[in-house]
Formats: sequence, C-alpha cells, structure tokens
Amino acid sequence: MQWSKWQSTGLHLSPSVLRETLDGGQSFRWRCDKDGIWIGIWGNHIVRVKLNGEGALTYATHIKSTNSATALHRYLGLDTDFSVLADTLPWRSDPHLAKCLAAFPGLRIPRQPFGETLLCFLCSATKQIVQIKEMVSLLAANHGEIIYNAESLTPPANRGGISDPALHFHALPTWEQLAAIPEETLRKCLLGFRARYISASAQYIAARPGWLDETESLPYPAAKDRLLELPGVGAKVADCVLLFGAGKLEAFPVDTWILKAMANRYGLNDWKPVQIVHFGRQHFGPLAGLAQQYLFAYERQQSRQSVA
DNA sequence: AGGCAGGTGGCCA
DNA sequence: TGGCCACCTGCC
Repeated sequence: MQWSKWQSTGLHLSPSVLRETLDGGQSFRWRCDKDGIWIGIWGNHIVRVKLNGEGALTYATHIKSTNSATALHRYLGLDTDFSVLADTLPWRSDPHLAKCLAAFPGLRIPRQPFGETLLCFLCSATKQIVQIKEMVSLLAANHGEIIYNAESLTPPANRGGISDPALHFHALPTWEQLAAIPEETLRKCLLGFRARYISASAQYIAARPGWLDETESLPYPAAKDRLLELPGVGAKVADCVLLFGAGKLEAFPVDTWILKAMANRYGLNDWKPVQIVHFGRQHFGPLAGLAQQYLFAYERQQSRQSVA
C-alpha cells in the first residue's frame, strides 16, 4: 500500500487542460501512465493525480511523501480561482485571446519550488520539452537524493541483481549539491553547453547562502534583476522562473512560440523579443503571464493539429 | 545530410 | 542598441 486513498482537490478540468497545466512546458517532472494517472515529483513530494468519471481532479500522496497534501494545494494554487483571474484579462476586446481562453477553460499556473524551476529552465535553451524532461530526469536520477526506493521492498538480489531505475523516486539535486559536481560530470546528463551555465550558476548560488530565497521574495522587477546576474539566465528564462516558480503573474516570457503567436495572430511580424515583452505586458496587463500561458497552449495545439 | 530546437553571452559596428 | 554567431546534442 504505497499510496493514500484518492481525495478531491475541488478542481474540475478536462483531460487536455490537465495535461496542459502539468505537462505543457511549465514543469518537467510529471508523467502520465496509460491509465491516465499522473505522477509528479517536486521537493520531497511524490503525488499522483487523476480525473475521476465526473471530471473532478483527485489526488493521492505517496506513503514516503509527508505534508504532500498541503504541498499540492500550494503547487496547484487551490486558494486561487484562476477562472476569476482569467476573466480580468482583456478577452472582451481581443478575439484571439477569447478563443484561447475558450480552448483551455480552467488553465492554471503551477507554483513550483523556486530553485527547481531555475534548474529546469536553465536546461531549456533551444531544447524541446521531451528533451528537457529527459535532462531533468537524468539530473535527478544521477545526482538527486532518493525520496523512495521501491527496491527496499524487493531488493535487486531477489530479482537477479537487476537494478531498475524506474523503481526509484529521486529529488532534484539542490544547488549546493550541484555546486560540488564537476561540469564534465554534469554533461553526462545530456545538458550540452547548458552544463556550463548550471555549473557556474551553482557556484554563484552556493557562495551566497539565502540569495535564492531572498530573490524569490522580492517584487518582480527586483527579482528579475537578481536572476539576470546568473550565467545562462536571460530575460526569457528569468520570466519563466518568476512565473512558474514564484507566482509572479506579471512576468511575460517570450519564446519562439509566443513570437510566432504574436506574428501570426496579432500581426506583429519582425518584432524583436524585447518589443513583444513590452507589448504583451502593456496589452495583457498585470496578469500577462496567465495570458501567455493560454497563447502558448493554443499555439502548440494548433501546431500539433496541423502536423497530424 | 543539414538545419533546427522554450536562449544566452560575447564581440562587432 | 542592433545584428551575428558559437555553444552541445539529438532528431527529423
């Protein structure tokens, strides 16, 4: 009996909105099995979620995962009514935004651990989501502490000595742990040139105890300035970290998808990323990051459909 | 087979 | 400021 009973989160979502919320490129440590059960790991938490027959989102916590109900509450922002937030976006005067909102009703912005979010987005430069997930998974498997080892129930010795990584749940390495790992070793996690950024950022953070926590607690502009001090963190990564790891909904990350969306849907052809950032925050307002999430989800969906 | 993928940093005018 | 290019690696 590894899991608690299924309990209600109080949320009602469609399968596609759930997928877009957990696995749409904001977080990289959720996996869905063939029965539609999602398993997510963050901090020392291991949680399963699934939709029941009525479309209600339920969760179960792992037996080795303590205080995880509270952690999930925070992670999913269950105190926040995102449909109320979305309603304040300027969809009444923006038909394309209205279409995006209608396509993903109930979409939410997860609130992930700040340091983990930074690590994940340092991996993200010119990589696709599947590859980012692979890098993050390797970082956890190779360098993160074991949260739970199912082999302790059935030791490898009883299974022909075969050790199955799928039976482990690993946390991500902390920044202090990362600082102690040679860059060449990190490269074995398929990080490529990103290993240098992660290694250098780890040195920077490890040399400044409390720096990361302070950064998370600062208002958006000051927090962004601080993140930009880190090697490998530019405007886009900083905005992602603040949006998905610090709940700063005014952050408006501009990546290639948003660039495409703004060109194709808003006629902003040949606009530079800094210009799009300015336009986005101006046009969408204080919750621009939430609008970004809808635009991003919609653009990716359209792209998948045109391929199929 | 060559170009491209959730970018960033450094160097040039 | 604005434009180019290297940086790893895997995948179509």
